Amino acid sequence: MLSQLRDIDLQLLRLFVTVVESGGFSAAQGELGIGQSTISTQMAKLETRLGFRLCERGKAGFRLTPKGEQVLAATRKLFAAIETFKGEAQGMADKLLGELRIGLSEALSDEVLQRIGEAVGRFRQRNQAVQIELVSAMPAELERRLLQDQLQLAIGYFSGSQTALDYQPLFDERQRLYCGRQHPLFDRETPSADDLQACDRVVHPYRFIAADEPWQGGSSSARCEQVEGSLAFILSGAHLGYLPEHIAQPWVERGGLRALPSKWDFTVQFRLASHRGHPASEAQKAFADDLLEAFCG
Amino acid sequence: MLSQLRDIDLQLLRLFVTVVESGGFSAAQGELGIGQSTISTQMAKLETRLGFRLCERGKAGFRLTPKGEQVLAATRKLFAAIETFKGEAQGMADKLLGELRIGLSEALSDEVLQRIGEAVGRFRQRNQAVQIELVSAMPAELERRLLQDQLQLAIGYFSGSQTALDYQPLFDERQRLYCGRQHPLFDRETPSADDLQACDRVVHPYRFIAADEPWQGGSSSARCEQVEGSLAFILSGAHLGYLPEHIAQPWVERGGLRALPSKWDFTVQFRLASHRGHPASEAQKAFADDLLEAFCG
DNA sequence: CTCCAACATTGACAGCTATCAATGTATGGA
DNA sequence: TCCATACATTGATAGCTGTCAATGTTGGAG
Repeated sequence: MLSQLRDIDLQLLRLFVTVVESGGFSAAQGELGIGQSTISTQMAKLETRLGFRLCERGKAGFRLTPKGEQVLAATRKLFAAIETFKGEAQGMADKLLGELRIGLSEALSDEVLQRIGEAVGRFRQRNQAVQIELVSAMPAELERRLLQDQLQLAIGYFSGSQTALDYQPLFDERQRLYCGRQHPLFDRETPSADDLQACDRVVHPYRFIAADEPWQGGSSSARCEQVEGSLAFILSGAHLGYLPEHIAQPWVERGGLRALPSKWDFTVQFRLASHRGHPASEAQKAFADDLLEAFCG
Repeated sequence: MLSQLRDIDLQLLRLFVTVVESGGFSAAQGELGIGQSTISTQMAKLETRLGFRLCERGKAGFRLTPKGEQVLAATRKLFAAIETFKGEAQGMADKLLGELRIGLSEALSDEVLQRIGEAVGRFRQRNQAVQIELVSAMPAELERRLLQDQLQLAIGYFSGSQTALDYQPLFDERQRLYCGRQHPLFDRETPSADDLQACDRVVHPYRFIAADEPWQGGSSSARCEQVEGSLAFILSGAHLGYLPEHIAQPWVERGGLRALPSKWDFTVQFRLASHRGHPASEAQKAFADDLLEAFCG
């Protein structure tokens, strides 16, 4: 007696409950689909494990002992806890969990931010409980953090040369060559290539970003990575430089900037980058899907 | 996938927790006392049951997936519920439960009530949660209720002829023959047997109770089962009758009753009765022990 | 590149155990 | 008293399952 009840055999307890609900051993045969002798053996085993009798049975009828009543109640509580566990585990099966850190390039247009917001909204409609963090940084920094797994996803204008990263196109951004109001070319009707050749320009310090620019000429005494700084250089009237059209547009309307002929325009492709190395979490895959849907869908 | 998690294998969950606490499969070998391949197999089985991956492992190190964290927490809650169940079941093993209905004969002396109280006190010191009910009734009624299992135990002055009942001696009660102040014998110094022969008496309607009385003579125009009624008959001065000494004593002291010579005294044995048929519950046995201890110990 | 550590996979096996059929036992009712 | 019912006991069995040894695979370190 007083056996140690080592690992509760849930099967035995379930059998016990069924027997009680059926009102006897023989009556439970059909419900359980096993023979009477088995039920008797199993009940005896359970009673041995517990160390006391659960029910009186016999021709006189079936009834629980007081301890049987208590065990029945305790068993039902236990089963409720098990159901809770099963529910949690089941609900977790198709649920997205964890955290998602996503890098964003600077100076994104309102429309792009709108679409990113749309993707977040889509994602939040999923069965998920994910902690999302948005990080703004320069593209090079984003790539570095991706490789160090500090970020799972990043949106930016990348070199595409990092083989350890996976890129997917999201949207294009038009870049135009601008000059400021004080610049000699501001009032020139149709500036020629030679006119530009004499000008000083602001360049991006990373070669891969500047490599696509159609106008490579002129001197360059100004370097800036961020759009804000480039804008300042151009507004000074001392430098020409490329800007995203959506950034320059308000200044153009106010007469502070002028776009040079579109033959010098070019387009940069913003892409969604992720680390090939670490396998993507379900949440990451889902959010990437939502982003692609928002931009390309 | 999305297997039905039919019967949670607690062994698997326990293994999972141990692996997490050990920080890896190989590290858990010692703790679990089983080989690495077994751990791998079992973890794979658990993950299959649940339908998702619980941890990432490999040379890169061991770490839980987000869902693994959740499952770990849910598992610990489940284990707590199981411990609760085990605690309840264990605590129940040596605990007395149920209800106990005990019949008491009427007109018990203060000392007897005192001892019954002592038995209840003893019983309440046990590890029990028993509903006790005390019922007062005539001995014949008590026996009837015992046989019908409406009572588990009864204390009274029984015939002893019911073979279906089990009797154990508890205490003796002295019965004396009394007459009232108005009775002709009240002032008679030493009444003789002949004097009594002329008197009318009050008798108990059940023959078995009257059978022990040393004085069987006289006429009897009064019948009463209860002591109270008998007392009234005797106080009337018209009847002689037997009373428990402890009942009569206050009346004797006030001069309302007089005991006749002790050669007509007799003693009745009060006994503890129970039904042989139905096996006694642990609580019943314990209370019977406590009663015997209080009266005979 | 090699080597190693950690885990996965596989096949075989032994021990357990739930199960059944047959039989035994007790009890209430006729 | 006898019978029918409900449960207990037992011996045998088949199926499962946890376990190990051996081997395969993977990813990181050097």
